Amino acid sequence: MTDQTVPTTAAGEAATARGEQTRQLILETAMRLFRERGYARTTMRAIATEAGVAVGNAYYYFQSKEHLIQEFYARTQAEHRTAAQPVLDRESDFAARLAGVLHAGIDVLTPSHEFAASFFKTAAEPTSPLSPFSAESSGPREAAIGLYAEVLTGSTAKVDAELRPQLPELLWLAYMGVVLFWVYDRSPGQARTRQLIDGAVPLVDRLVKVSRLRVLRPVTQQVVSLIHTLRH
Amino acid sequence: MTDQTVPTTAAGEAATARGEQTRQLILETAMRLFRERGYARTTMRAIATEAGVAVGNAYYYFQSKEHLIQEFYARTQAEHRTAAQPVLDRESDFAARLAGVLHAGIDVLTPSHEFAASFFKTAAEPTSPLSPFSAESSGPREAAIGLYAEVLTGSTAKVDAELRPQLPELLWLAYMGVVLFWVYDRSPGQARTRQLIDGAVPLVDRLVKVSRLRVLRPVTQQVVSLIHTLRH
DNA sequence: GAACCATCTTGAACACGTTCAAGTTCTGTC
DNA sequence: GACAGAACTTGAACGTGTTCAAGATGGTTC
Repeated sequence: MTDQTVPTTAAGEAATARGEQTRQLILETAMRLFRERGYARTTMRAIATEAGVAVGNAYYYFQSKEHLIQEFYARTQAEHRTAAQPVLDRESDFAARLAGVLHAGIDVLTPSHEFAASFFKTAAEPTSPLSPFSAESSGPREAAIGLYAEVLTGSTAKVDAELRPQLPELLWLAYMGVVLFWVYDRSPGQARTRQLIDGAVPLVDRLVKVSRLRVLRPVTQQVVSLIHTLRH
Repeated sequence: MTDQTVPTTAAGEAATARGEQTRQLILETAMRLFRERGYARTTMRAIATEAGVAVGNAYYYFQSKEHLIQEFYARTQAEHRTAAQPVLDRESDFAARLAGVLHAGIDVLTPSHEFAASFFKTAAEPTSPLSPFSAESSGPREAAIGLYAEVLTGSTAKVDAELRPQLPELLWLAYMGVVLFWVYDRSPGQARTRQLIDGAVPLVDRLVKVSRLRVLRPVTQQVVSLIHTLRH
């Protein structure tokens, strides 16, 4: 919904009203066909035909078939944020906030499970612009990490001072792990993923709270130091 | 009506002398070209030409280009096992065994880093036969899990009785995590991955040993129960 | 040897993602 | 209105993985 993103077309950067309309048309058609038939079974020719344009025209607006998915990321992230808002407003307990936000993320993803699984391979490639770790994905990624920062700041949880700054990114990583599990989850309605969240959140909660105990200080520091090392 | 289990097709277990020779030739050629040019830039036509056979012939022995990689798995796993043997013979401390085996795994993978990254996307797709979780990969997977069972059984570590049976698979999962990190690792010589291993192993060691403490019994049980739930 | 049949081999053909030189439409300027 | 250039659009053509009907090969049986 929010058109605040800077449009990056294949040819240039400037998006005029004329082109924007076609761009949106192609995008909507693509998203619809992806949902209907899956990613692999939707051909660029089909997208172009259904949208009533030439194949080459789709490539004028999108660098590749994969780049059509970039939009999916942005939308999903925005929806996740929206879906998480009530939880953030309502809950103050860390575990409740975390579980709520994680569930909201899966809620938003659920209608796209098949589609997501089929293009996941693309996102998984380290050099792909679609990788959640890539520079191109930094927008949605930063937004997502910000969401987990809110999970933390709005909660009453007391966290070890050294661990705290690292925690949002760690929680986002955990979310990536949940998404990874979800992609592979073949249980009906991805019920397992829900169980994973419900089972893992209390453990994370426990770990986070226990990080302040004097006895475990060395361990906490060990963890923080490892993170620092790995990050450079 | 009798055992007409014909099918040498690609599944390729019935190996007559005639066919096996061609199969090996194609395989060696493919592996060489993959290493030389990378996965994506090696075409099936190039493999066939270099091997001196027709394109279709390659497809007689291998279901797809991806399936050529299956062999890479099997070989890597076998090499891993071999490389890990000295460590298993020498060490009895759990942490030392685990670190040694993990490092051995990365040792074996190192020459293929570029190649591995380029086909990783393929392996990441849930429905791919190359997925480490797929039925087709069960051979190498079971072997790998067995390796981590040895890490445990040969060690002097005392582990919670309920956790113990789950541990080999968990350690293998951790190894998958390390490999995931390694694929994304752009540091020279993948030095970060080494740091990850050296940093994470003591933590795992600590966790495993601490699992027996009476105070933490509930947590351990919570973890074990979560694993059970997720596995069905 | 001849006939049979499973095994193996071939290469043209297909569908796909992608490119690009060539066209068309729009917008601003005089 | 005429012109220039940018923005947009086209569809044939390329290289790719993959398929398949047709043919070749070699062992087995009589």
